[in-house]
Amino acid sequence: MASRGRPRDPEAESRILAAAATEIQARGYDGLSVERVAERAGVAKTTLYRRWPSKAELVVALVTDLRDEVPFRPGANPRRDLDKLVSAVAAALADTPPSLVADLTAAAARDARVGDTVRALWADRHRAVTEVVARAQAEGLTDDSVPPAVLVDQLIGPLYYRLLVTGEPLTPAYARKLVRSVLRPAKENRP
Amino acid sequence: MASRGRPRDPEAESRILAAAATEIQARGYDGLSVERVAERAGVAKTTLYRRWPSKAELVVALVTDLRDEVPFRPGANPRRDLDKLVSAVAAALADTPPSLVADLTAAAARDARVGDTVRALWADRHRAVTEVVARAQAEGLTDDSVPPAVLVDQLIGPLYYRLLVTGEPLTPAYARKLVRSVLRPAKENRP
DNA sequence: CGCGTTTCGCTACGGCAGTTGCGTTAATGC
DNA sequence: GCATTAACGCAACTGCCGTAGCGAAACGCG
Repeated sequence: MASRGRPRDPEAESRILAAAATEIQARGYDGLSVERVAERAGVAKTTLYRRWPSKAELVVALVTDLRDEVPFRPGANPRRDLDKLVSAVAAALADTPPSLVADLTAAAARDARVGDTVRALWADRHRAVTEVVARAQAEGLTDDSVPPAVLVDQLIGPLYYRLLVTGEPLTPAYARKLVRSVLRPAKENRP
Repeated sequence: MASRGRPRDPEAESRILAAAATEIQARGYDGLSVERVAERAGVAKTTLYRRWPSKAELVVALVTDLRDEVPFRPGANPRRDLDKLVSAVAAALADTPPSLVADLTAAAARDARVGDTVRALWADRHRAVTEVVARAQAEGLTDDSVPPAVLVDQLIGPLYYRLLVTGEPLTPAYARKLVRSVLRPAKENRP
Protein backbone atom coordinates (compact mmCIF):
# COMPACT_ATOMS: atom_id res chain seq x y z
CA MET A 1 0.00 0.00 0.00
CA ALA A 2 2.96 2.31 0.55
CA SER A 3 3.99 4.65 -2.27
CA ARG A 4 4.20 3.18 -5.72
CA GLY A 5 6.95 4.97 -7.60
CA ARG A 6 10.41 6.15 -6.67
CA PRO A 7 10.47 7.37 -3.07
CA ARG A 8 11.45 10.88 -2.23
CA ASP A 9 14.97 11.47 -1.09
CA PRO A 10 14.51 11.41 2.69
CA GLU A 11 17.43 13.77 3.28
CA ALA A 12 16.50 16.32 0.66
CA GLU A 13 14.00 18.18 2.78
CA SER A 14 16.32 18.74 5.71
CA ARG A 15 19.19 19.67 3.42
CA ILE A 16 17.00 22.25 1.66
CA LEU A 17 15.78 23.72 4.95
CA ALA A 18 19.32 23.91 6.27
CA ALA A 19 20.50 25.63 3.12
CA ALA A 20 17.58 28.05 3.27
CA ALA A 21 18.33 28.82 6.91
CA THR A 22 21.91 29.70 6.05
CA GLU A 23 20.86 31.86 3.12
CA ILE A 24 18.11 33.76 4.90
CA GLN A 25 20.39 34.37 7.85
CA ALA A 26 22.97 35.91 5.57
CA ARG A 27 20.84 37.81 3.08
CA GLY A 28 17.31 38.15 4.45
CA TYR A 29 14.08 37.29 2.73
CA ASP A 30 14.66 39.29 -0.42
CA GLY A 31 18.21 38.12 -0.82
CA LEU A 32 17.19 34.49 -0.48
CA SER A 33 17.27 32.93 -3.94
CA VAL A 34 15.49 29.66 -4.52
CA GLU A 35 18.07 28.76 -7.13
CA ARG A 36 20.96 29.29 -4.74
CA VAL A 37 19.19 27.31 -2.01
CA ALA A 38 18.72 24.40 -4.41
CA GLU A 39 22.32 24.56 -5.50
CA ARG A 40 23.61 24.71 -1.95
CA ALA A 41 21.41 21.75 -1.01
CA GLY A 42 22.69 19.78 -3.98
CA VAL A 43 19.22 19.49 -5.41
CA ALA A 44 17.46 20.52 -8.61
CA LYS A 45 15.09 23.45 -8.44
CA THR A 46 12.20 21.21 -9.46
CA THR A 47 12.80 18.98 -6.46
CA LEU A 48 12.45 21.97 -4.21
CA TYR A 49 9.27 23.18 -5.90
CA ARG A 50 7.79 19.70 -5.61
CA ARG A 51 7.91 20.11 -1.83
CA TRP A 52 6.98 23.78 -1.45
CA PRO A 53 4.96 25.49 -4.17
CA SER A 54 6.53 28.91 -3.64
CA LYS A 55 9.38 30.73 -1.96
CA ALA A 56 6.93 32.06 0.60
CA GLU A 57 5.83 28.58 1.63
CA LEU A 58 9.42 27.47 1.91
CA VAL A 59 10.17 30.33 4.26
CA VAL A 60 7.05 29.61 6.31
CA ALA A 61 8.15 26.00 6.67
CA LEU A 62 11.59 27.21 7.65
CA VAL A 63 10.29 29.55 10.32
CA THR A 64 7.93 26.87 11.62
CA ASP A 65 10.89 24.55 11.84
CA LEU A 66 13.20 26.97 13.59
CA ARG A 67 10.99 28.85 16.00
CA ASP A 68 11.23 28.37 19.70
CA GLU A 69 8.05 27.40 21.41
CA VAL A 70 6.98 29.99 23.91
CA PRO A 71 6.87 27.94 27.11
CA PHE A 72 3.79 28.45 29.18
CA ARG A 73 3.27 26.94 32.59
CA PRO A 74 0.34 28.62 34.27
CA GLY A 75 1.14 29.76 37.77
CA ALA A 76 -0.90 30.99 40.67
CA ASN A 77 -0.62 34.67 39.89
CA PRO A 78 -2.26 35.76 36.61
CA ARG A 79 -0.54 39.13 36.72
CA ARG A 80 2.85 37.50 36.90
CA ASP A 81 1.82 34.98 34.26
CA LEU A 82 0.80 37.74 31.90
CA ASP A 83 4.02 39.61 32.51
CA LYS A 84 6.05 36.55 31.64
CA LEU A 85 3.91 35.51 28.72
CA VAL A 86 3.70 38.90 27.01
CA SER A 87 7.40 39.43 27.56
CA ALA A 88 8.11 36.06 26.01
CA VAL A 89 6.00 36.86 22.95
CA ALA A 90 7.73 40.19 22.64
CA ALA A 91 11.12 38.51 22.88
CA ALA A 92 10.18 35.91 20.30
CA LEU A 93 9.03 38.64 17.91
CA ALA A 94 12.08 40.76 18.55
CA ASP A 95 14.35 37.79 17.89
CA THR A 96 13.19 37.22 14.33
CA PRO A 97 14.42 39.85 11.89
CA PRO A 98 11.69 42.47 11.56
CA SER A 99 11.64 42.31 7.79
CA LEU A 100 10.97 38.58 8.03
CA VAL A 101 7.84 39.10 10.10
CA ALA A 102 6.71 41.78 7.68
CA ASP A 103 7.37 39.55 4.69
CA LEU A 104 5.47 36.69 6.28
CA THR A 105 2.44 38.87 6.91
CA ALA A 106 2.63 40.19 3.37
CA ALA A 107 2.82 36.67 1.97
CA ALA A 108 -0.04 35.67 4.24
CA ALA A 109 -2.18 38.49 2.93
CA ARG A 110 -1.50 37.55 -0.67
CA ASP A 111 -1.99 33.81 -0.58
CA ALA A 112 -4.77 32.12 1.39
CA ARG A 113 -2.79 28.91 1.87
CA VAL A 114 0.20 30.76 3.25
CA GLY A 115 -2.16 32.85 5.34
CA ASP A 116 -3.59 29.80 7.06
CA THR A 117 -0.15 28.46 7.87
CA VAL A 118 1.16 31.76 9.17
CA ARG A 119 -1.92 32.34 11.30
CA ALA A 120 -1.58 28.86 12.74
CA LEU A 121 2.05 29.70 13.45
CA TRP A 122 1.08 32.59 15.70
CA ALA A 123 -2.28 31.39 16.94
CA ASP A 124 -0.95 29.37 19.87
CA ARG A 125 0.59 32.43 21.43
CA HIS A 126 -2.72 34.20 21.02
CA ARG A 127 -4.46 31.25 22.66
CA ALA A 128 -2.04 31.16 25.57
CA VAL A 129 -2.59 34.84 26.28
CA THR A 130 -6.34 34.33 25.99
CA GLU A 131 -6.27 31.64 28.65
CA VAL A 132 -4.42 33.76 31.16
CA VAL A 133 -6.60 36.77 30.46
CA ALA A 134 -9.68 34.64 31.07
CA ARG A 135 -8.29 33.57 34.41
CA ALA A 136 -7.41 37.14 35.32
CA GLN A 137 -10.92 38.19 34.47
CA ALA A 138 -12.35 35.38 36.59
CA GLU A 139 -10.38 36.75 39.52
CA GLY A 140 -11.78 40.22 38.99
CA LEU A 141 -8.52 41.73 37.77
CA THR A 142 -10.05 43.21 34.62
CA ASP A 143 -12.96 45.37 33.66
CA ASP A 144 -15.92 43.03 33.23
CA SER A 145 -17.55 45.20 30.58
CA VAL A 146 -14.66 44.60 28.15
CA PRO A 147 -14.59 41.31 26.22
CA PRO A 148 -11.43 39.31 26.92
CA ALA A 149 -10.67 39.08 23.21
CA VAL A 150 -10.27 42.85 23.14
CA LEU A 151 -7.85 42.73 26.03
CA VAL A 152 -5.81 40.06 24.28
CA ASP A 153 -5.62 42.23 21.17
CA GLN A 154 -4.48 45.12 23.35
CA LEU A 155 -1.69 42.99 24.77
CA ILE A 156 -0.37 41.49 21.53
CA GLY A 157 -1.46 44.03 18.92
CA PRO A 158 0.85 46.77 20.19
CA LEU A 159 3.81 44.39 19.83
CA TYR A 160 3.18 43.90 16.13
CA TYR A 161 2.34 47.57 15.75
CA ARG A 162 5.65 48.60 17.22
CA LEU A 163 7.62 46.02 15.30
CA LEU A 164 6.00 46.57 11.91
CA VAL A 165 4.82 50.17 11.90
CA THR A 166 6.53 52.49 14.34
CA GLY A 167 9.76 50.56 14.62
CA GLU A 168 10.10 51.14 18.34
CA PRO A 169 11.85 48.45 20.43
CA LEU A 170 10.06 45.59 22.15
CA THR A 171 11.48 45.55 25.65
CA PRO A 172 10.30 43.55 28.66
CA ALA A 173 9.58 46.87 30.35
CA TYR A 174 7.18 47.77 27.55
CA ALA A 175 5.47 44.40 27.86
CA ARG A 176 5.02 45.02 31.57
CA LYS A 177 3.43 48.40 30.88
CA LEU A 178 0.97 46.77 28.52
CA VAL A 179 -0.05 44.30 31.19
CA ARG A 180 -0.33 46.98 33.85
CA SER A 181 -2.58 48.98 31.58
CA VAL A 182 -4.93 46.09 30.92
CA LEU A 183 -5.21 44.89 34.51
CA ARG A 184 -6.87 46.98 37.15
CA PRO A 185 -4.68 48.77 39.66
CA ALA A 186 -3.88 46.33 42.41
CA LYS A 187 -5.27 48.17 45.39
CA GLU A 188 -8.33 50.30 44.77
CA ASN A 189 -10.39 47.36 43.69
CA ARG A 190 -12.65 45.89 46.33
CA PRO A 191 -16.21 47.16 45.84
CA MET B 1 18.99 79.17 -12.24
CA ALA B 2 16.02 77.02 -13.09
CA SER B 3 16.78 73.65 -14.65
CA ARG B 4 19.45 73.57 -17.33
CA GLY B 5 18.56 70.75 -19.67
CA ARG B 6 15.35 69.45 -21.15
CA PRO B 7 12.49 69.84 -18.67
CA ARG B 8 10.55 66.88 -17.42
CA ASP B 9 7.24 66.17 -19.03
CA PRO B 10 4.88 67.86 -16.54
CA GLU B 11 2.06 65.46 -17.28
CA ALA B 12 4.09 62.27 -17.07
CA GLU B 13 3.92 61.95 -13.29
CA SER B 14 0.15 62.22 -13.07
CA ARG B 15 -0.33 59.91 -16.03
CA ILE B 16 1.92 57.30 -14.40
CA LEU B 17 0.14 57.56 -11.07
CA ALA B 18 -3.23 57.27 -12.76
CA ALA B 19 -2.10 54.21 -14.69
CA ALA B 20 -0.68 52.68 -11.51
CA ALA B 21 -3.93 53.34 -9.66
CA THR B 22 -5.88 51.52 -12.34
CA GLU B 23 -3.49 48.59 -12.36
CA ILE B 24 -3.25 48.16 -8.61
CA GLN B 25 -7.00 48.39 -8.30
CA ALA B 26 -7.40 45.59 -10.80
CA ARG B 27 -4.53 43.29 -9.90
CA GLY B 28 -3.18 44.22 -6.48
CA TYR B 29 0.41 44.88 -5.51
CA ASP B 30 1.89 41.70 -6.91
CA GLY B 31 -0.02 41.91 -10.14
CA LEU B 32 1.09 45.48 -10.69
CA SER B 33 3.78 45.44 -13.36
CA VAL B 34 5.99 48.47 -13.79
CA GLU B 35 6.29 47.69 -17.46
CA ARG B 36 2.53 47.65 -17.94
CA VAL B 37 2.15 50.86 -15.96
CA ALA B 38 4.70 52.55 -18.19
CA GLU B 39 3.01 51.29 -21.30
CA ARG B 40 -0.43 52.38 -20.14
CA ALA B 41 0.94 55.81 -19.25
CA GLY B 42 2.56 56.12 -22.68
CA VAL B 43 6.00 56.43 -21.15
CA ALA B 44 9.26 54.51 -21.30
CA LYS B 45 10.19 52.43 -18.27
CA THR B 46 13.30 54.54 -17.75
CA THR B 47 11.17 57.66 -17.42
CA LEU B 48 9.25 56.01 -14.62
CA TYR B 49 12.39 54.86 -12.81
CA ARG B 50 13.84 58.36 -13.05
CA ARG B 51 10.97 59.53 -10.81
CA TRP B 52 10.68 56.59 -8.42
CA PRO B 53 13.66 54.31 -7.79
CA SER B 54 11.57 51.19 -7.22
CA LYS B 55 8.14 49.71 -7.57
CA ALA B 56 7.68 50.03 -3.81
CA GLU B 57 8.35 53.76 -3.86
CA LEU B 58 5.93 54.19 -6.72
CA VAL B 59 3.21 52.46 -4.74
CA VAL B 60 3.98 54.52 -1.66
CA ALA B 61 3.65 57.68 -3.72
CA LEU B 62 0.41 56.35 -5.13
CA VAL B 63 -1.06 55.60 -1.72
CA THR B 64 0.10 58.97 -0.40
CA ASP B 65 -1.63 60.58 -3.36
CA LEU B 66 -4.88 58.69 -3.01
CA ARG B 67 -5.46 58.38 0.71
CA ASP B 68 -8.20 60.30 2.42
CA GLU B 69 -7.10 62.45 5.28
CA VAL B 70 -8.65 61.35 8.53
CA PRO B 71 -10.49 64.51 9.57
CA PHE B 72 -9.98 65.52 13.16
CA ARG B 73 -11.79 68.37 14.85
CA PRO B 74 -11.35 68.13 18.59
CA GLY B 75 -14.63 68.39 20.47
CA ALA B 76 -15.54 68.87 24.07
CA ASN B 77 -15.83 65.19 24.96
CA PRO B 78 -12.60 63.19 24.73
CA ARG B 79 -14.47 59.91 24.94
CA ARG B 80 -16.59 60.80 21.95
CA ASP B 81 -13.53 62.17 20.16
CA LEU B 82 -11.66 58.91 20.67
CA ASP B 83 -14.62 56.90 19.47
CA LYS B 84 -14.80 58.88 16.27
CA LEU B 85 -11.07 59.02 15.72
CA VAL B 86 -10.33 55.35 16.29
CA SER B 87 -13.32 54.39 14.18
CA ALA B 88 -12.06 56.65 11.41
CA VAL B 89 -8.60 55.08 11.53
CA ALA B 90 -10.17 51.63 11.46
CA ALA B 91 -12.32 52.60 8.49
CA ALA B 92 -9.34 54.04 6.64
CA LEU B 93 -7.38 50.85 7.24
CA ALA B 94 -10.29 48.64 6.27
CA ASP B 95 -10.78 50.58 3.06
CA THR B 96 -7.34 49.87 1.65
CA PRO B 97 -6.91 46.29 0.49
CA PRO B 98 -5.27 44.33 3.32
CA SER B 99 -2.54 42.94 1.14
CA LEU B 100 -1.60 46.49 0.21
CA VAL B 101 -1.07 47.46 3.84
CA ALA B 102 0.94 44.29 4.37
CA ASP B 103 3.04 44.93 1.29
CA LEU B 104 3.72 48.49 2.37
CA THR B 105 4.90 47.36 5.79
CA ALA B 106 7.07 44.70 4.18
CA ALA B 107 8.59 47.23 1.81
CA ALA B 108 9.08 49.59 4.74
CA ALA B 109 10.93 46.93 6.69
CA ARG B 110 13.23 46.17 3.77
CA ASP B 111 14.20 49.65 2.62
CA ALA B 112 14.98 52.47 5.05
CA ARG B 113 13.92 55.17 2.58
CA VAL B 114 10.58 53.53 1.98
CA GLY B 115 10.27 52.96 5.71
CA ASP B 116 10.57 56.65 6.47
CA THR B 117 7.92 57.54 3.92
CA VAL B 118 5.50 54.87 5.06
CA ARG B 119 5.94 55.78 8.71
CA ALA B 120 5.30 59.42 7.85
CA LEU B 121 2.21 58.29 6.00
CA TRP B 122 0.70 56.82 9.16
CA ALA B 123 2.29 59.03 11.79
CA ASP B 124 -0.31 61.77 11.64
CA ARG B 125 -3.03 59.38 12.72
CA HIS B 126 -0.85 58.27 15.58
CA ARG B 127 -0.30 61.90 16.53
CA ALA B 128 -3.99 62.72 16.40
CA VAL B 129 -4.82 59.85 18.72
CA THR B 130 -1.98 60.88 21.02
CA GLU B 131 -3.43 64.37 21.36
CA VAL B 132 -6.87 63.15 22.34
CA VAL B 133 -5.47 60.59 24.74
CA ALA B 134 -3.42 63.32 26.41
CA ARG B 135 -6.56 65.38 26.85
CA ALA B 136 -8.46 62.41 28.21
CA GLN B 137 -5.67 61.78 30.68
CA ALA B 138 -5.69 65.44 31.73
CA GLU B 139 -9.38 65.04 32.55
CA GLY B 140 -8.70 61.99 34.67
CA LEU B 141 -10.31 59.53 32.30
CA THR B 142 -7.31 57.20 32.21
CA ASP B 143 -5.06 55.41 34.61
CA ASP B 144 -2.32 57.89 35.52
CA SER B 145 0.24 55.16 36.07
CA VAL B 146 0.16 54.15 32.39
CA PRO B 147 2.10 56.28 29.92
CA PRO B 148 -0.15 57.78 27.23
CA ALA B 149 2.03 56.32 24.50
CA VAL B 150 1.11 52.84 25.71
CA LEU B 151 -2.58 53.68 25.57
CA VAL B 152 -2.19 54.96 22.02
CA ASP B 153 -0.50 51.73 21.02
CA GLN B 154 -3.36 49.81 22.62
CA LEU B 155 -5.86 51.78 20.57
CA ILE B 156 -4.16 51.55 17.17
CA GLY B 157 -2.03 48.43 17.51
CA PRO B 158 -5.01 46.06 17.69
CA LEU B 159 -6.30 47.48 14.41
CA TYR B 160 -3.14 46.52 12.56
CA TYR B 161 -2.99 43.23 14.45
CA ARG B 162 -6.49 42.30 13.34
CA LEU B 163 -5.93 43.46 9.79
CA LEU B 164 -2.53 41.88 9.26
CA VAL B 165 -2.41 38.88 11.57
CA THR B 166 -5.74 37.48 12.69
CA GLY B 167 -7.76 38.73 9.74
CA GLU B 168 -10.76 39.68 11.84
CA PRO B 169 -12.91 42.61 10.66
CA LEU B 170 -12.39 46.21 11.76
CA THR B 171 -15.84 47.41 12.71
CA PRO B 172 -16.84 50.66 14.45
CA ALA B 173 -18.18 48.51 17.27
CA TYR B 174 -14.73 47.01 17.76
CA ALA B 175 -13.17 50.46 17.77
CA ARG B 176 -15.64 51.52 20.46
CA LYS B 177 -14.70 48.51 22.58
CA LEU B 178 -11.04 49.46 22.33
CA VAL B 179 -11.80 52.94 23.56
CA ARG B 180 -14.02 51.70 26.37
CA SER B 181 -11.26 49.40 27.51
CA VAL B 182 -8.66 52.16 27.64
CA LEU B 183 -10.81 54.75 29.38
CA ARG B 184 -11.94 54.26 32.94
CA PRO B 185 -15.54 53.26 33.53
CA ALA B 186 -17.62 56.43 33.53
CA LYS B 187 -19.14 56.19 36.98
CA GLU B 188 -17.04 54.55 39.67
CA ASN B 189 -14.31 57.11 39.40
CA ARG B 190 -14.31 59.84 42.00
CA PRO B 191 -11.79 59.05 44.72
C1' DC C 1 23.28 79.74 -33.98
C1' DG C 2 26.10 76.58 -31.38
C1' DC C 3 27.13 74.32 -26.84
C1' DG C 4 26.30 72.00 -22.64
C1' DT C 5 22.85 69.73 -20.00
C1' DT C 6 18.99 66.92 -18.97
C1' DT C 7 15.12 64.19 -20.31
C1' DC C 8 13.20 61.33 -23.62
C1' DG C 9 12.14 56.65 -26.03
C1' DC C 10 14.26 52.50 -27.32
C1' DT C 11 16.87 48.29 -26.88
C1' DA C 12 19.43 45.08 -24.51
C1' DC C 13 20.89 42.82 -20.52
C1' DG C 14 21.41 40.22 -15.77
C1' DG C 15 19.03 38.13 -12.07
C1' DC C 16 15.28 35.69 -10.06
C1' DA C 17 10.47 33.25 -9.45
C1' DG C 18 8.00 29.76 -11.21
C1' DT C 19 6.78 26.34 -15.17
C1' DT C 20 7.42 22.82 -18.61
C1' DG C 21 9.32 18.96 -21.05
C1' DC C 22 12.46 15.04 -21.26
C1' DG C 23 15.27 11.39 -20.37
C1' DT C 24 16.79 8.77 -16.21
C1' DT C 25 16.43 6.34 -11.83
C1' DA C 26 14.40 3.83 -8.05
C1' DA C 27 10.87 1.85 -6.10
C1' DT C 28 6.15 -1.53 -6.28
C1' DG C 29 3.30 -5.25 -8.30
C1' DC C 30 2.57 -9.12 -11.33
C1' DG D 1 12.02 -10.32 -15.60
C1' DC D 2 8.88 -6.61 -16.92
C1' DA D 3 5.44 -2.99 -16.80
C1' DT D 4 3.95 0.85 -13.96
C1' DT D 5 4.60 4.80 -11.18
C1' DA D 6 6.75 8.72 -9.22
C1' DA D 7 10.88 11.32 -8.09
C1' DC D 8 15.04 12.91 -9.93
C1' DG D 9 18.46 16.11 -12.58
C1' DC D 10 18.84 19.02 -16.44
C1' DA D 11 17.72 22.54 -19.63
C1' DA D 12 14.90 25.82 -21.61
C1' DC D 13 11.30 29.07 -21.23
C1' DT D 14 8.09 33.21 -19.65
C1' DG D 15 7.41 37.26 -17.00
C1' DC D 16 9.08 40.71 -14.29
C1' DC D 17 12.42 44.13 -11.70
C1' DG D 18 15.99 47.08 -12.18
C1' DT D 19 20.14 48.87 -14.92
C1' DA D 20 22.97 50.46 -18.85
C1' DG D 21 23.94 52.39 -23.29
C1' DC D 22 22.40 54.85 -27.23
C1' DG D 23 20.81 58.63 -30.22
C1' DA D 24 17.28 62.18 -30.43
C1' DA D 25 14.75 66.01 -28.48
C1' DA D 26 14.20 70.20 -25.67
C1' DC D 27 15.67 73.59 -22.81
C1' DG D 28 19.23 77.78 -20.97
C1' DC D 29 23.17 80.43 -22.03
C1' DG D 30 26.58 82.99 -24.64
